[in-house]
Amino acid sequence: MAVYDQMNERQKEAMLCTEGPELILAGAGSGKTRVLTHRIAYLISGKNVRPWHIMAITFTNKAAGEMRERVDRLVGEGAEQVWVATFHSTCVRILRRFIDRIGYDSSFTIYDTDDQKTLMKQVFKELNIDTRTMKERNVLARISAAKNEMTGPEEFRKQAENYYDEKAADCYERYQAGLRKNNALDFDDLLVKTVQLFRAAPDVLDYYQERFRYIMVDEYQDTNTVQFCLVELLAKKYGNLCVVGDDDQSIYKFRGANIRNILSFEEAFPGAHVVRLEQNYRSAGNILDAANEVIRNNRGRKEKHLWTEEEKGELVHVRRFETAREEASGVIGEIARRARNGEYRKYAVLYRTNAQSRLLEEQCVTRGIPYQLVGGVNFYQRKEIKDILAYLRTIANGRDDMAVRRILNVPKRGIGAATADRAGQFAAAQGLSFYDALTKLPALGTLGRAGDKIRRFTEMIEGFREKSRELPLGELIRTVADESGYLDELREEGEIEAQTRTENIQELIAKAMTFDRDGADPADAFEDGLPADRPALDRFLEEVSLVADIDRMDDSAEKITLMTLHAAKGLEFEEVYITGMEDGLFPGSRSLNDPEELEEERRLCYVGITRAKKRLTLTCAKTRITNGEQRWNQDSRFLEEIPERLKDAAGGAAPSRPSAELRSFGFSGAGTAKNTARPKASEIFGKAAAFGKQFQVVKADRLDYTVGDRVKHARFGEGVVEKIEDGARDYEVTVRFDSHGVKKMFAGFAKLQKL
DNA sequence: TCGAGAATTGTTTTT
DNA sequence: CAATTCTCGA
Repeated sequence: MAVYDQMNERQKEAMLCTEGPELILAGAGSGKTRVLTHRIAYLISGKNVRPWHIMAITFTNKAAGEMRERVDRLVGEGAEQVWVATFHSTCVRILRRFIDRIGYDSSFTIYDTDDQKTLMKQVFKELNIDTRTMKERNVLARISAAKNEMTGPEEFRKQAENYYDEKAADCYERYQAGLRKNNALDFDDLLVKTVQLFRAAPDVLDYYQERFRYIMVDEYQDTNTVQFCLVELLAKKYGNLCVVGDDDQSIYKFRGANIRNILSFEEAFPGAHVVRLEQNYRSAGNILDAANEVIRNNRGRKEKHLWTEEEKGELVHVRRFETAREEASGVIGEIARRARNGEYRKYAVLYRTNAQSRLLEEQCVTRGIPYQLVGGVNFYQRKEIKDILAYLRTIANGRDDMAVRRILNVPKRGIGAATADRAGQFAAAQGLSFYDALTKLPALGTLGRAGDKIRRFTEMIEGFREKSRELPLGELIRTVADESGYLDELREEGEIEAQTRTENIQELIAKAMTFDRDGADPADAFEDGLPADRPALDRFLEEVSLVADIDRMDDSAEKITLMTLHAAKGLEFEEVYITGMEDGLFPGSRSLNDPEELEEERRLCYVGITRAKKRLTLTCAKTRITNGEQRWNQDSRFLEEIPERLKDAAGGAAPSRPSAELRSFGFSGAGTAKNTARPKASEIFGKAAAFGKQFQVVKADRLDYTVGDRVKHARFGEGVVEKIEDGARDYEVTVRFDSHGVKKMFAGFAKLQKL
C-alpha cells in the first residue's frame, strides 16, 4: 500500500507488530504520531480488526484531536469508532456509566484546582488548622501524590512519621469525605475511581477488556502509577498493548509521572517487542547535535542517538543581554524584523516559568505584534467564566454546593456570609443539599429580610431551569449573564478589566454556540453506553471541565506563540527562542543541588531544543527581577554543555549594549494599561463582532468631553478627566473621581457624561 | 454587609 | 512585583 512506502524500516517494523506488548522508543521528531496512526490504519485494513476494538490514549485533548483527525483521514469509513481520547475523558465516560457500582451517583461533578482549594480551606477550618503551620496547596499536593500512587487515606496514615503527617492524614480523610458529600471527584479521583471500579466489578472490567482489544498509549513516559494500573488492567486479557514514548522527554515527575513505567516496560510486560525510532525528520543537523550533546549528560536513560539526513543548517544562536527587559525587547524585536509578510506563525518563544511571559507580552503589545499566549490562567479558570459556569452547574444540578455558594451573592444581592452559614448549618442538620436548604429556609420565617432575598434567588434559578429546557446553550448563557445582573454589575465597574471580563463571557457564549451547532466532541457520536439524550448543558459542562490550556492553542493564525517549555512538548516550530537560560531559573534554583531534579531540567531543555526545525536561539539576561527582588544569574550550565563548534560565536560573547533602536522602542512604564485580567491584544484586535452585539462597544469618532472636564459615571459619581489616550480600539480615559479615586476605563464602556 | 487599604506571601512546571 | 488574604471602619 502506497501510504506505507514513505515510512522508514524501523517505522514499518513498529507498525507491523500488532500482537502482544510493544514498546516504541520514539526520539523527538522521529514520526511517532505517524507510526501510531498508520498502525491503527493497518490494524483495520491489514488485520481486519474492527475499529470498535481499538483505543488510543493521549494526555491532552489537543493531541487526541490531532490523532483523531489523522486517523479519520487515513481510515475513512469506521474511523469514528476508534476510541481516541485522553486518560481523563476516558475515565469520565466509564465512570458516568458505571460509577454507581462503587456507590457514587453518576451525576458527579469534577472539581478543578480552585474547587479543591476551597474545599481544603473548609477542611482546615473544621480541623482548626492554622494556615501558618500548613498550606492548603501543600496538603493538596501531598494528597495528589498519594492518589497518584493509589494510596488511600488509611494507608497514608499508616505511613505517617510525624505530627504533620498525621495532620495531613486527617485532612486527606476529611477532604475525601467532603468530595463524597458534594458528589464530586477531583482530577486524580477520575483515574483512581476507575481503577477501583475495575477491581470491584470484574464484569465491568471484562466489558472494557473485550471492547479495547488493541490499546495504544502516547507519551508513555509521562504516565503515573494509576495510569499504569489502568492500562495494565485493560490490556491484561488480550495483551495487545503498544506504548510510545521517549524517556528523554519525561518532564512531568512533579505530577507523579513515573519514569520507571517506560524504563521497566519490558519487565512488566515480558516478551515485549522493542523498536527504536532514531531518525529525526524535524530539526536541522546542528540543532539536533546540540540536543544530543545536552542530553548525553544525563545518566539513567536508554542510550540512543538521534540522527538526521537534513543539512547542518545555521549554528545555534546564543544571545546575552544585560536585563530581562532587554532580552524580551531583543527577542521580540528580532522576530519582528525577521518575519517577512507577517509570517508570525513560524515563531515560538519558550520560557521556564509563566512569570517570564509578562515582559514578552508587553513587548508584543507595544510593538503591535500579534501573539498568542498559551498557559498562565486557563480561560476556564478566569473568575467571570467560573462564575457563569457555576450558574450553569447550579441550573444543571442543584447538588453542587460549591457552585451554589459561589453565585449566591454574585452579583451582590445582599446575601452575606452570615446568611450563607445559616443555610449551610440548616442543610447539614437536615441532610439537605445547600440549594435545597435555600428553597426551604425562607418558609420557616426565621431569616427576616434575608428570606425574601433568598426566595428571589431560588426563583431566578428555577426560571433559568425552565429556560434551559427550551433555549439553545448560547442563548441560555446570554440569558443567565444578563438576567442575573452579572453583566450589569460588570458594566457598572466601567474599568478596562471589566471590559476584558465581558469579552471573555462573550467568548464563552461563542463557544457554547459552536457547541450547539456541532454537538459534543465527535467521539460522542457513537454509542459508548451513555444515554444519547443527555442534556446539552451536561455535556457542555463536562467538556469544559477537562480542557487544558494547550488545547485552546490556535496554530493556524499568524501569531507568535509564547509558552512554557512544558506546554511546548509535542509541538514544533520553524524558529524557536528559549529565553532565560540562566542558572537558578533554568535549571531552576531548586534543582541546583539535586542531581535527579537537574536531570529533569535537562530533559526539559532537550525538549525545548528539539522543538526547533530551522533556527534556534538561546538567550539569557545577566539580571532580572524575580519576586520583587533583583537577581544576578550565571549563564545556564546547559549553554555550556553545547560545544562551541555548534554555537554562533558572534552572539555568544558580545554582551550587548542596548542599541538606539531598542531604546527608542523602550517601554515607558507610566502609560501602560494595568489590568490583571490581561487582555490578549491579538485577540482584542482580531475578534469580530459576530457574537453578542449587545456587548459590543463602538469607538466613537470623538468624545464630547476633554481633559479637565467634569464628568459623571453611573457608579463612581462625579470626577475630573485627567487623561485621554487614543487606543487602537477605543479611547482610554483616566478620571479622578471625587470619592472613588483615580480610575482608567474605556470611553465606550464607561459611558461618561459631561456635566 | 462591604469596600478600601494594609499586610502578607509566594514561583516552577499542569491533566 | 502582584495576587491574595486580612483588618478595620462605616
